[in-house]
Amino acid sequence: MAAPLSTVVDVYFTDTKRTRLSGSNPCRQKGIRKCFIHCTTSNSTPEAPPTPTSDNNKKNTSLSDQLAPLANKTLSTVTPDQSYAFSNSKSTWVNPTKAKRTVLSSERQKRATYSHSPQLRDLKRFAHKLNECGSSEDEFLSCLEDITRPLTREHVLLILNTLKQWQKSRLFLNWIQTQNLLPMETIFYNVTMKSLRFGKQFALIEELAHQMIDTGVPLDNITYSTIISCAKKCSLFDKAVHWFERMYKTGLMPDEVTYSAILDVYARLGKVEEVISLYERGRATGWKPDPITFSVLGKMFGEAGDYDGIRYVFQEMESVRVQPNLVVYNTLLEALGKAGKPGFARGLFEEMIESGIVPNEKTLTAVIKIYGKARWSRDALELWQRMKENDWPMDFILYNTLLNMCADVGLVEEAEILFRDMKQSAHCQPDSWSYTAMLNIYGSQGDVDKAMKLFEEMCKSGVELNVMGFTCLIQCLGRAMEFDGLVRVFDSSVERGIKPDDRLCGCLLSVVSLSHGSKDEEKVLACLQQANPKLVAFIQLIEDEKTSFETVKEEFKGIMNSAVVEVRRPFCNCLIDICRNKDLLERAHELLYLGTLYGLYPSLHHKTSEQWCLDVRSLSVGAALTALEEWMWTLTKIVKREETLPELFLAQTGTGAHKFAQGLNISFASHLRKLAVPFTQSEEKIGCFTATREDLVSWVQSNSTAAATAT
DNA sequence: TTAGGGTTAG
Repeated sequence: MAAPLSTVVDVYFTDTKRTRLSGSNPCRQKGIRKCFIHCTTSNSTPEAPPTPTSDNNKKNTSLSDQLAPLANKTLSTVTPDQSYAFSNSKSTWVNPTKAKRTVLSSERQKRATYSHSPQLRDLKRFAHKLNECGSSEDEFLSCLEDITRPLTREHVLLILNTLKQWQKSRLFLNWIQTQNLLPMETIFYNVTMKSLRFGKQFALIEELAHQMIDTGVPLDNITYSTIISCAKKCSLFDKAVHWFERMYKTGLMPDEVTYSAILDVYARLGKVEEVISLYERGRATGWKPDPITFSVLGKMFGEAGDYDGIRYVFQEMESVRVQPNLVVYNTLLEALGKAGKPGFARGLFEEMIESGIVPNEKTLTAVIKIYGKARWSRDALELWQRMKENDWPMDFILYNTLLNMCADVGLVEEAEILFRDMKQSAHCQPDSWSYTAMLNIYGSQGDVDKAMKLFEEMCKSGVELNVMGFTCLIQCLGRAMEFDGLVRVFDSSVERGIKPDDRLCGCLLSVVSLSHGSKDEEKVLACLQQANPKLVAFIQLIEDEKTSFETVKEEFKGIMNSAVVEVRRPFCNCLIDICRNKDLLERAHELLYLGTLYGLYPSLHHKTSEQWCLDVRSLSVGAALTALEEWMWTLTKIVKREETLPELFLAQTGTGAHKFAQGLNISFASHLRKLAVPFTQSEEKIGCFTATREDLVSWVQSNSTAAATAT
């Protein structure tokens, strides 16, 4: 098993001074400065606040938070040139007079130049023949009998480079070895390993590496980077770390290629601290990272949703004067999207175009996706227009992303045009993703006819419907209250061997909440029973008024823990709706409390000294009304205790642009009237309800007076 | 794939 990372860090790197974020230079380069200004001044999208669950906490921890313990330990007066420092609790003191320890070679490993001479035409033909012959050992070895002799190093390399199947590369390497015609060289292994990597044969690569060690053939940077990248390709990250450690132990210094490969390994493991540490150690000893490194860092911070980290990448690129290339732009755009910064992503995209870089399919996919998720239909449509005008490249993923964007922002006609375009195209025929996107659109609209027609079309055209397609179809039928059709579709999914996932269960659960305790509810519950019996048992448990809060809490935890993160809030929303439909108000409040307790509603309340806001945009109608009642009780208590209150109170329901939030503002407004609370619809902003402190205080006081009079 | 590292879909 691989040693824990701290061992690597402590054994091989003793100079651990960290200067990141403390010494960022003012922006100098034009392009980066521009983006950086965007990033610091025009942010209209608030960062997603960290949620209290341990998983999310880890995921969303910002860079400055991660570095806080370190920053506390680092003396602020120490300049970067002083070489005493420590990184964490396992710090190692270094002699201040000793030079910084190098962690990577300043030069990339040189490749021996070799070229195949024109006289080798016959050998080339022979190599192609080897490529064509059967790949069984017997067939291949019998073909090899016709090989030119004497065999030279050049011949071996030409053949190895020509062989396309990894099985043959391996057989050929073995053959050279057993023939004992010429000394085995590192390059023979490297070329073979590359072929094996293409076939994702990590075990065989490792076998070759051990053979090299046993027979004394030196492993070089190319060998190690190939081993590491193959391990990565096979998701064997511990193996990648193991070989990286071994490299240092044997005294070989990685060059920048191996170094960035291992940075990517740690990044994919989510070991952000280690990546930063390795990166900074490299930087401290004079390494100038290249665009590939910044792409690795950008992707890592994007995955972590860490906007501070993304800014750090911009600052570092500026500081080492590296201009982003197309891949770096693509990675950073994607990262900004994941960090919930559509405005910055738009700024960066425009900056990229201005700098003269032509976007590719990946760029456009990233940006369209961001606009869709942000529900920026105008920007998305404008971009689509520009794509057509500029003849920017399209592929089927981009087509499907455009369709998903249409689903996100509710552009039905535009989606239908795109879908027709795809059917007429030569290379972008609709696949299961495209059909699912269309089903999603019709599902959100509740257009049963079109959805079912599409379903039939799919069956005829042989496009496989997956669990998500069935989920959309079930959602569509549920919204249209066509419960018998829903049961038929569910049964058909079971017959086809579709395994229901948490999203499908969430969809069935939402249909249960829509069926309002009618006879049809039983039909839907029977489907849910097959898909997730525990969830049905939980519904029965919460519907029983005798069930204690402690029991509900325990079972709630179990249900949520076994569900994927994305469905936890929808689950909770639906469960609250189900309780409210059955007048189980107290239970609805308990569930909202538990949802808040376990971090499912992280952005429900925002407080500043000027205003307090209740943001119910990610809540179902039932959950939103429950949250409103809860808020009013709390505010009443605060008023009665005469505690400090802000000037303004705000309740946000959104405008219903989100397909799941339609009608929320109407139901919310009606509930405000029912409770007779002093909130009024804001004139400037639809979906915003406001009340002043005076309104609220006098409402509480008049309620108290009324209550006192009644008693 | 022509000896090694980075970017696209619910």
